[in-house]
Amino acid sequence: MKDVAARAGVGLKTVSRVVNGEPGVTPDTERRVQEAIDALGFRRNDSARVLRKGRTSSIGLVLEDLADPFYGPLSRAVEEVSRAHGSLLINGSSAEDPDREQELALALCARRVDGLVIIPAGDDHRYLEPEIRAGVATVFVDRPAGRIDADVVLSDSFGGARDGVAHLIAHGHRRIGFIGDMPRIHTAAERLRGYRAAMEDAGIPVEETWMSLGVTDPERVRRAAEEMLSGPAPVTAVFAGNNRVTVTVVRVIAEHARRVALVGFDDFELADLLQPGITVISQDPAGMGRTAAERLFQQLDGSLVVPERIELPTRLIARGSGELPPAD
Amino acid sequence: MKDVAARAGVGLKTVSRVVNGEPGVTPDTERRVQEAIDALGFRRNDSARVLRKGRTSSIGLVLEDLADPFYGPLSRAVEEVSRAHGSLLINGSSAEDPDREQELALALCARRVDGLVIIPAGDDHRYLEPEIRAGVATVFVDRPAGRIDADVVLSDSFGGARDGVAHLIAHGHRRIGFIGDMPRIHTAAERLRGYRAAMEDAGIPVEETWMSLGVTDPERVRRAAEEMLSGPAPVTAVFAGNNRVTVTVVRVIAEHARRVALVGFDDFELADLLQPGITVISQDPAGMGRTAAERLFQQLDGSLVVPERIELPTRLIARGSGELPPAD
DNA sequence: CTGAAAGCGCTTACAG
DNA sequence: CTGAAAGCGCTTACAG
Repeated sequence: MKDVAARAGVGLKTVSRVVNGEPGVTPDTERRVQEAIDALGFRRNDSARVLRKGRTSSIGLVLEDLADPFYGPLSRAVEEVSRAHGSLLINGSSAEDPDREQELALALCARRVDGLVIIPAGDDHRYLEPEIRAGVATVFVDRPAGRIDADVVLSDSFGGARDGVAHLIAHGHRRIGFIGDMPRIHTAAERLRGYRAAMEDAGIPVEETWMSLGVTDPERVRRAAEEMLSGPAPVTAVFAGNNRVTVTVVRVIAEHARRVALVGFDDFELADLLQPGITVISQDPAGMGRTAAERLFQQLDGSLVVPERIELPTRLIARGSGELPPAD
Repeated sequence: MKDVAARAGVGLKTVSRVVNGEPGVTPDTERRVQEAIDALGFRRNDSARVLRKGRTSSIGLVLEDLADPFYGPLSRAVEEVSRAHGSLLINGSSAEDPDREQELALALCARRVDGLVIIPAGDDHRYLEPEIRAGVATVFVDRPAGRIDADVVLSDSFGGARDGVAHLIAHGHRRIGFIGDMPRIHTAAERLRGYRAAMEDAGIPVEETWMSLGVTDPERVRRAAEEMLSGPAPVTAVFAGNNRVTVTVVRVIAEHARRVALVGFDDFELADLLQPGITVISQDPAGMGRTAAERLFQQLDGSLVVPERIELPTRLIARGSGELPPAD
């Protein structure tokens, strides 16, 4: 910038004005500065700008896995809102590891992102308190924050699971299995609670062997499903706690001779093309991302004061697999 | 930092040493500094650090659509390599718009990312020349750079498409349709070339009505597929140019009475569970992302000199839909 | 309409 | 082992 000023024969401030399109420069001066910029291949260094201005015009997104299709529409929605506000998106995956979540979130804060959208892996977010106090806007999505008071945007996991299980009960099932994620994950716990509520509402006592919680990798889910589907009194229907579980259960059922009903939490592409189509409880990941990002920028505007908990409704989409009658 | 130094009764440099874990500080001094840091809630400002050091330890990823499942594993692979090198990932979508690609890439450069991984939307990247000259490492993925010499990591689109079409020919088809993306997209053009090559190798003259190129939104693809499948001499097989096309074609075929063979470029989840399973030409998106990111960091090391073009092989996975005989 | 001075919060190079 | 000075590349506040 100094070189540009020297070459154009003007002061530093004038170059700054031209670069930022500020008014108050004669067309002639502007032309001279522009020529110097082009000749020298000058590119403004935003780091210096940030240092002076305070705002970085960037926000951070911490999610669980960049490659999980559930987070695709969510990330895109956050990106779109961010773009509309002139901000860039920095993101990374926690891989469901609380330490890695913290490391990432703090690294983003050290870069002075203006705000943070977090899909939390851990359940203690007090490490963010100094950052929030220092003015970093923060919104949690999909799961609530732990031990701090913060904005959070959730799906109605409890209600969705209850509706899905009630749907199976309405179609005649009584022995219904539940396969979900690790119980320390809020959504997994809520969906299990929904399952229990629906069973209790129908007066069906739940057997321990009908419930399986744990990591949702294919091997474990497959084992869990096969156990529930064997023995003297196998389940006649399964409620799958998320999209990854559903896909694995579909595979297991396809290999089975007996018909098994299935309702899965989360919609997924091609669910309607399988035979039968898969009945799901669908969430609105794009809506969650949009809502979260909008709240983030409202916090940044200063128009938001009290942290809120926003819960988006779920919707049951019947496609066949959830309407199968019990095999026996 | 000044406040911390004052409170601990030490110089600025000593605080800097403690914050960065540099050697040469007595345990006692270190403790005093640490106490001052905690008491004041000090958080280092990386913007200032960047300004001095030159490197930002962040890289940019410009892709087409954050929500496209094809880019999920690619993004994750880039993130993993980036993380292994201590860098953060900033990313955004071009939405297949060359102007938006340029805007994003230049915004990332203004933030002084150390390097850029780009899935290009445009075909003229001369706008990056000053940045590359200034030391920004650059690798293109999935499609080559336009009008500049740069590292690029591709799949063998030509060979993959040729193999897929040859597979259909080997199963008795002669009237084979091709539905692909806009011809200005390199991969789309290459796949069409592969289609033509396979047909020519088999001595089958191609009719204009068998080929349809354009945006791959469901409406257009559906219309194209329906046209090819109707009339007096409909195609008996379709080669789909990418995952989005394949999914739509699967839907159209499912509504048709006549059997239609199908091979799609790109593998996708559940392709094996459809009936019949979908035969695909599979790429290795994670491998592409990893290779690209590794080359980026090699450029940053200075261990790379000449831009290279790396082509990863594709693989045909037969699952049923590509082995159906012609309906007539 | 234009510019000189001070400062954002760090690190580098140097001296003690 | 420790620190004072200079500087990274901008913007802010002010004066002319």
